[in-house]
Amino acid sequence: MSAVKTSTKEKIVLLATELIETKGYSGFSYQDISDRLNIKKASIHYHFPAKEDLGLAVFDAFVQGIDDFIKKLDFDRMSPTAKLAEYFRYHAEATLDCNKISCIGAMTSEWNVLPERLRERIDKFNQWHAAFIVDILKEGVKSGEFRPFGSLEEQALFIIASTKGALLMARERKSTELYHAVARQIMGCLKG
Amino acid sequence: MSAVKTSTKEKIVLLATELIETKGYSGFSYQDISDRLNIKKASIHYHFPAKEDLGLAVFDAFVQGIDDFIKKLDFDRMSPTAKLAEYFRYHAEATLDCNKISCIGAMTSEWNVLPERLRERIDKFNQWHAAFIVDILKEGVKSGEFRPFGSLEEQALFIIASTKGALLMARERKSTELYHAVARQIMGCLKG
DNA sequence: GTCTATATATAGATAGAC
DNA sequence: GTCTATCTATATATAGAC
Repeated sequence: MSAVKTSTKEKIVLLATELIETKGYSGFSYQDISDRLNIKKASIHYHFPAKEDLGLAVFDAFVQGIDDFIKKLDFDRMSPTAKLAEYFRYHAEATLDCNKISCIGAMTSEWNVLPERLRERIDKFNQWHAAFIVDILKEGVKSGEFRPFGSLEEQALFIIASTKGALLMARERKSTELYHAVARQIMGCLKG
Repeated sequence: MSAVKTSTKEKIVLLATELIETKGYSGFSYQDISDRLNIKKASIHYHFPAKEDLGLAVFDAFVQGIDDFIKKLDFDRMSPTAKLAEYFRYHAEATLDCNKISCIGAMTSEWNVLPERLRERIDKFNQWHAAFIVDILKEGVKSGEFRPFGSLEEQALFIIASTKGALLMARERKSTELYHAVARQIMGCLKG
């Protein structure tokens, strides 16, 4: 872990991510960032000319973060149950301060007002996301850890939907526990 | 069914509901309404001085709509399974044009940027909502129709979360079928 | 790369005529 | 109850100095 300085550009993306996860894409402004980083709005526009550019950078960093998370875990050697547990643990981080939902959940919530390029990238991610869960389920059914119900594709969408909804409700109720309760329920359904 | 004229005030609430369910509370403006109803912004302010007032009216109408829906069904005589099926059918209406989520889901998605009075009312509704589902579950477990897993309170939150997430994803994917698939999954979990 | 200054559009809201 | 006109605040964005 080398002591790498965080550039202004990186700081902007990190803060914008937090703002999107708390207030939403249309809910945050360059002024919010300007205030908290003590830089002027024009400086943000230097790094990200349009808000859309910043939105895309935030989303790309989010996807990269997931990639890193998976790589760090030595995912391939884990059991399907352990993989799903990590999936839930990953999302749990958003609920720690009871003020955030996931980046993808926030953006999905604002679907109809998002710039087209952002929607395209979200669509692409969602395809990957569903396939990722289907793979885990396939493996788990094969090993006898999971009980299949309906198609695995449907089951995957169900898990993703429940997780998104749980994050929304946990933020609203200011309850990390609510999120964990729902995660337990999902796991319970899979285990039959 | 008498031919009752829809007042301007009612038209505003109906359209605002649709706008919130498609674009979100912060995503819609008085101008949107002005354009589509061919009235001036000032006229909307006459009926609803502040946007918050309109938001509250929309939410109250939403709650009233649920009340009417339940009353119309003769809910008390229905089986727990039928009650839940109606619950899913009620939410399915939002997905028909693949462009909406529920009013409560939309508002929950924007939790941190909502006016305080609206949040209070949402909180109150959510308490009722969870208790409503718990009652159905209790009855279903008693009759042997449902399989309990964890506490009934947790199971209720799980159903609510899944439904909210399913609506979000159905809007994004423009797929009514996605919503129904998730609803089937939930029912499958309950039936064991 | 950051600043000051400014442009332009839109949002929420009010005053007062009709 | 609806209109015209106007106000104020804020949002996104650009020009050009340092």
